[in-house]
Amino acid sequence: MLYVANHSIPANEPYRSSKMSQNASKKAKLQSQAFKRTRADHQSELAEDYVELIADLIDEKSEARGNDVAIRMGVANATVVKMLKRLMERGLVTQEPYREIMLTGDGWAMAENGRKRHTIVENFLLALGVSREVARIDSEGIEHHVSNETLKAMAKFVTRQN
Amino acid sequence: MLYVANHSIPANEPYRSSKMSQNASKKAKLQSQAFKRTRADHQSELAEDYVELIADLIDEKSEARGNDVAIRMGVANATVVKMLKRLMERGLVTQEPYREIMLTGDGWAMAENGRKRHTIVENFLLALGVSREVARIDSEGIEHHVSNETLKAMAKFVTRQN
DNA sequence: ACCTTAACTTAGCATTGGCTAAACTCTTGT
DNA sequence: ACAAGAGTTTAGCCAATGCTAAGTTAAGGT
Repeated sequence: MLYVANHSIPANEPYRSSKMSQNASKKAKLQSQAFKRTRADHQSELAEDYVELIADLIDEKSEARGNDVAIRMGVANATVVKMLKRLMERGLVTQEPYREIMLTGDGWAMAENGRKRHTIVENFLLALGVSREVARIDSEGIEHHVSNETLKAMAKFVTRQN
Repeated sequence: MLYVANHSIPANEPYRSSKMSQNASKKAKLQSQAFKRTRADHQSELAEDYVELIADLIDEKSEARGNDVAIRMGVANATVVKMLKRLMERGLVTQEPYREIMLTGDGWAMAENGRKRHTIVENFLLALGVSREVARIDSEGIEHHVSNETLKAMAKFVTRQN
């Protein structure tokens, strides 16, 4: 359910108050666009983190249990249950009550994508000279806000470094 | 009101189930730490964006009105009002009903800090070869998830480039 | 086989950050 | 001077993401 503010300035109309220069209006439009992107990112971000983590657990331990997810996410068990319901609605995971969590095809695709991005960002930070510890933490936060173009630039940089 | 999950693994106790290797436990701890950081970042993030924007408006137009904030944030007027209340509680802004928005000392400090970070990240992306358009958008999202260490590395990179 | 315990679920609550609609205030133009 | 319109606020709604407490299920050790 995406809320869309009715403040977006129509592309065709001037929508310019007597006080507002055209430049200012343009600036407002561009900026609101960036903020909207950030808000939208936040919506998918958490889902991606959960899905990626579940994939990791399956690979590591051959199955993902809610409890492990809770511990790794640093979150209560009940929170995981609730989140899993939302992920099921989105068709990313499946789970029978009291059973292990499995990923759908879409889930695996999302996890793969996330892993790729994550790896690139983390390696990039390392190549930039950031410490292992900080690269790990920062990449987690940055990962979701990096466009494909920036990601490509980061990958290129890492390659050049070697 | 900060929720703290009761899952955090105490630093001193082993807290290791029979199945869980020490390595796995360590990994879980490190990872949950990163996710917690990201969640914590999100709490301050929006406040910072609003405060920074208000500072920009004051500098540009000599005063910041709620309506301008709404347009630039891409958000409804009512949302701004609600947010301003929270910012007032946090001692970042002041406002009399129906009057312009002003920043407190703390507010200005936060805005200044945000601007610095923002500038560094955006210039860094440009130096990395990312297009103007994308640098503008991505820096908005990345800005809040960059530690001081990474920020320093970015600044250094920009300098080296010139 | 069963009993304990760890894992899981349900229920109910809080906070944040959005929204619309309707009411109110301020400013500006005639 | 005041009416209209722009800007602001209030009220009430919703969804997401967290929590605790209490109940339920499943699994492992004796």
